[in-house]
Amino acid sequence: MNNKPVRVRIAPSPTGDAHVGHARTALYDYLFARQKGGVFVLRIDDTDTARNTLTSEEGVIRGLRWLGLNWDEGPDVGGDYAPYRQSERSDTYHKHVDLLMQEGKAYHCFCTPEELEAERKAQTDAKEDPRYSGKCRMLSNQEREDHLAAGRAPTVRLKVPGGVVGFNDLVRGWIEWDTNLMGDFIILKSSGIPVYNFATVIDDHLMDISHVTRGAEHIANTFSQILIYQALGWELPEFAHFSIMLNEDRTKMSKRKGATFIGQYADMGYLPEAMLNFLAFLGWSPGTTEDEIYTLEQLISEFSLERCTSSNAVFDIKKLDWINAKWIRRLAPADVAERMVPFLQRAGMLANAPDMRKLEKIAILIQERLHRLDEAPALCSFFLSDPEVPAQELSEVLAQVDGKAGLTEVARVLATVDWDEPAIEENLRGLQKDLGWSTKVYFMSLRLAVLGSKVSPPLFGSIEVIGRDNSIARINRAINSL
RNA sequence: GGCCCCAUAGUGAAGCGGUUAACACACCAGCCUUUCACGCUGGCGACGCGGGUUCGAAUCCCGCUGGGGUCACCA
Repeated sequence: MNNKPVRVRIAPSPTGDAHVGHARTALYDYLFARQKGGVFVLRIDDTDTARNTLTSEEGVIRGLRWLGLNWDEGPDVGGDYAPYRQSERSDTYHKHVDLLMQEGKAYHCFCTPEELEAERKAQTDAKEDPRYSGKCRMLSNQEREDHLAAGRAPTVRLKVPGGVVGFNDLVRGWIEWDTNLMGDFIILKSSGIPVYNFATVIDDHLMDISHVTRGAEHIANTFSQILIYQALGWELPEFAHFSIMLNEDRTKMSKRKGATFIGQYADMGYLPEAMLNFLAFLGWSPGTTEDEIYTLEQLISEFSLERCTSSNAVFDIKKLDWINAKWIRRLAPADVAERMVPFLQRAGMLANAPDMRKLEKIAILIQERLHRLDEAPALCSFFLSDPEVPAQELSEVLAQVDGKAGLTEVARVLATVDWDEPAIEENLRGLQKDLGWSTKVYFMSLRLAVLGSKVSPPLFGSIEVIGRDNSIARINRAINSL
């Protein structure tokens, strides 16, 4: 472990929305940085000019912001190490490429993609490991001049010295690799843009990143990167590679199989608090706990790289649902009401200026039956508009009693009762006694008449929210259906 | 295919040489209850296989099997 101040970074490439894998890595970075009093930086690794778009950078940022993981430095907030977009740092990369060239640690390669492809194919056919032969390493000055004069744009390759390189991964321990197995690799594309592995090393070093943390798919890259650190004579940062998140069928998470972008989870009605909580426990554990509902603050104080798991983890959406439901129940009703608004509006159930007072009352009633916010429209519908009268079910429930007479009494009671839940309950229960109906028949018929369903939130509170006139009107409609 | 990583119930995950192998989600049952939900109680269910090492292996070593990752002028 080094003693440098903690600086960690999340370095997404802006080739899409924010992936849940990125989100978890970002979360772990954030927790680690906050716990150590360090700095969390966002860097955009946009060296793939063919795939990058500005809108996808915005998508990544939006996703991470939604989660509430705020970075201290980044392209949108600035910082002492700016710029934070690799596409804006090419001078820096070129300077280091030139240095390596001057020291004879890197060289121009004029092989075309076609030649390289052919070379690879020949090697594969011969059952050899495909790797660059290093033939441009031997080019004479004259040959090099000729190629340049002919207008061929070279790539730059690093001379791989060979031998075993290794590093101590903070979550998996010592890992090593025989670099004789890899050929000289490209650090600068013929377009003049550095390759990911190169730009990453330069930036991580220059930005004083103390801990390089990322998904396990980067383990193989680490060896190439170490070679670059060594060629430049730089000290290595700490490395930590987190497990990979898998689909239920144990394949890597992909768009094809369920949601992979955090924007999709937002749209499905998951809370950022729940998402963070869930992600934290997917690949990390505090040890023994019976209660896995953790706030960000709790996570910050308990997180540790040492307790991160090295085996891959299946993304279990059922558990996410449970955590989400727990979090919804934790919120203040007014907060739930706020968060339901976009979902209700999307369902066309709300005016532009919603009655928040009423929504809050509804929230109190449905809060503990909500697993995701996108279930709100279904659970709210009978509060916001009149349901169909379930005539068939109603008459079945009332088969043994005089339904018309009874419901008429109900309407009469409701017409005069003080309009609050306790009073409604008291008077309605009193009427049940007078009527002599069984509890089941009485409440079920009321539920059907006023709410239009056998399944609903608590009856008296619901009646209160629906209002006197409306409740009576619904009962009258029910009577008429009999 | 080469190399690397990983391997405890369906899922997440404790465990670091001696435990009746935790806990959480899911599932099942019961309780609570005017429905649903919440909550509570209980239950089902695991150390991939084979060799070692050891008085003693889920724990250490080796092999196998399985899964994943990676072998680009992608990141």
